[in-house]
Amino acid sequence: MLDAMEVPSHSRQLLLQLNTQRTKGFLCDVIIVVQNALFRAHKNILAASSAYLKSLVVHDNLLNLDHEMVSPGIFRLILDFIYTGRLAECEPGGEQSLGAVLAAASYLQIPGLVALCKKKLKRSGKYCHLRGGYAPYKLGRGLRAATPVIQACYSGTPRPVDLPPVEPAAPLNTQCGELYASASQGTPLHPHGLCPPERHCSPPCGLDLSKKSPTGPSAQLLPTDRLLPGEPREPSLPPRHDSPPVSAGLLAGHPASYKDSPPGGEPGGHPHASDPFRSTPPCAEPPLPRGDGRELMYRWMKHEPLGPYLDEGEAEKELEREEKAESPPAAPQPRYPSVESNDLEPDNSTSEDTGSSEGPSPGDALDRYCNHLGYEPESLGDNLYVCIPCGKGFPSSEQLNAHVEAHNEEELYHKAAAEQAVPFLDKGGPGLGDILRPYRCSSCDKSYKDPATLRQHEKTHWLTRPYPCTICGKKFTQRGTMTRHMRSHLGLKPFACDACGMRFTRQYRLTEHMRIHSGEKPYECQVCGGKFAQQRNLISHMKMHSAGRPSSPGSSR
DNA sequence: CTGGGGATGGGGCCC
DNA sequence: CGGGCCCCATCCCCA
Repeated sequence: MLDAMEVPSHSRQLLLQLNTQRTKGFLCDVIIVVQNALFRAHKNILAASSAYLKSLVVHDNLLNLDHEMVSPGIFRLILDFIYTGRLAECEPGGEQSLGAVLAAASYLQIPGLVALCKKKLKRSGKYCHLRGGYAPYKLGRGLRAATPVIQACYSGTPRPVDLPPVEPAAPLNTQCGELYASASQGTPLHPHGLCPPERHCSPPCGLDLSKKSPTGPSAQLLPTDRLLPGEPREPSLPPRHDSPPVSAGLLAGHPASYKDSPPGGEPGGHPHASDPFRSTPPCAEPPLPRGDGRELMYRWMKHEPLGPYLDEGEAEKELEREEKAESPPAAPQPRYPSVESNDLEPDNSTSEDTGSSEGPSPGDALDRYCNHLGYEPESLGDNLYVCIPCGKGFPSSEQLNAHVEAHNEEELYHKAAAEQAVPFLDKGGPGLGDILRPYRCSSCDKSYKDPATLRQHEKTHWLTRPYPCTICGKKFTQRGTMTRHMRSHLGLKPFACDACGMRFTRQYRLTEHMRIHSGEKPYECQVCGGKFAQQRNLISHMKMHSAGRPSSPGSSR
């Protein structure tokens, strides 16, 4: 009798809409981490579907599911189910997957799905088999789902033998907007090739890896040779098939090196200890990028509310999390998912950085002087404009200018002269420099305070750079640099601007960037009075002056 | 079109 | 090993 009042397709349409929104990340307000995959969804929907998830979403924007209980592939199916009411066909090995779905559904407390699975299993007579767990290694590739998943794209991941050697670039696939976390355990690869057109596997469904690097670093770097032509001496990466899938290199890295891993308390504390897909590092000999990718995965960034789009930071965080959690399924695991988002809490300490404590640059006197302009505004009261050389503060740049000019040139010349006389503390003969920096490089004149730094420096003289990027092959003298470089491949930008959402790969860059919003321009040209938010721009500006092209402050637009 | 500034990305390297 | 800073390159915008 109420027929007239009801639009029969309403609920279906609604679901459809929601699912569409989910695939696009629209209004998604929660991220679910399952092992190495990230899923976005809507809290409301999850809460309405799963009692377990409901209990989690109220407190967290980031959920971490026990991958022992739910594999990424299974969770994808489940999420699809939640949003569509349909359980996709389980592909090869389907029954087992069905069992895993059942187990996961029970775990997540989704009665409808539990019932459905049971029914299906009973129908197929395999209900008794289900083991309650999942078969992470078997699920993998066959699965196709609409679920937007952010997975590591370090390559073909478990790209054992069945796949042709993959161009390093291919796996990254950042163009599709998804970050592929290491699918190290057979997590469904998600190249579009595997994604049936009929499913919502559209590129935009994943996270927007980068605003500024759509073709991004990866696109730029990957296609380029991974074996840099100029560095033939490198012990050279073994034949490609030996090379680890990038994922392995990145996420797996060297288990032993993952001290970042939770100290045991965390479920699945040892990452990849027995990941069957792990392969050996490309170059056994040079100190391999231990943990390279992993390190960056373990880094966390500014904490911020989840936006509709999963940002790389989140992704990184997720990846980090799941990395932590990643462990062979056989390992004993807690029965309940550990949603310790807090553990992943961004390292807030990184969110703010004065970044203003620049030391004197080793550059020319001009640069050095410019460096003096760095200061800590907070500590100066009203006299924000400080003359570093003498430490005197001034309330305005004009006053500072006036003051600075008084000893500006003198200062410059003085320094220059001083340097000429004593090229550098560490350069001259025995003296204060040698005492302060007793560790001298045998290849050049530099010296350092401690042997470690010297060792580090000496690597810069090596013909062979010991840290190759597992993605493009580019080599670095420092692991940290390589890690940072890797981050650019992965589009991981942990540092987000609160004001505009722009993200950066480095804290320092964020600090710089924030000045755009604050209007702070702490770097001032002592020649023309031009102010700059970034020191490097002041420096380049100063070069213009030094090139003999004086300009007036007003000349800038 | 050009020059200069604003802004960003990446690598080197020291602490 | 990460942080921080320097340098270089580059892109974009505007006058």
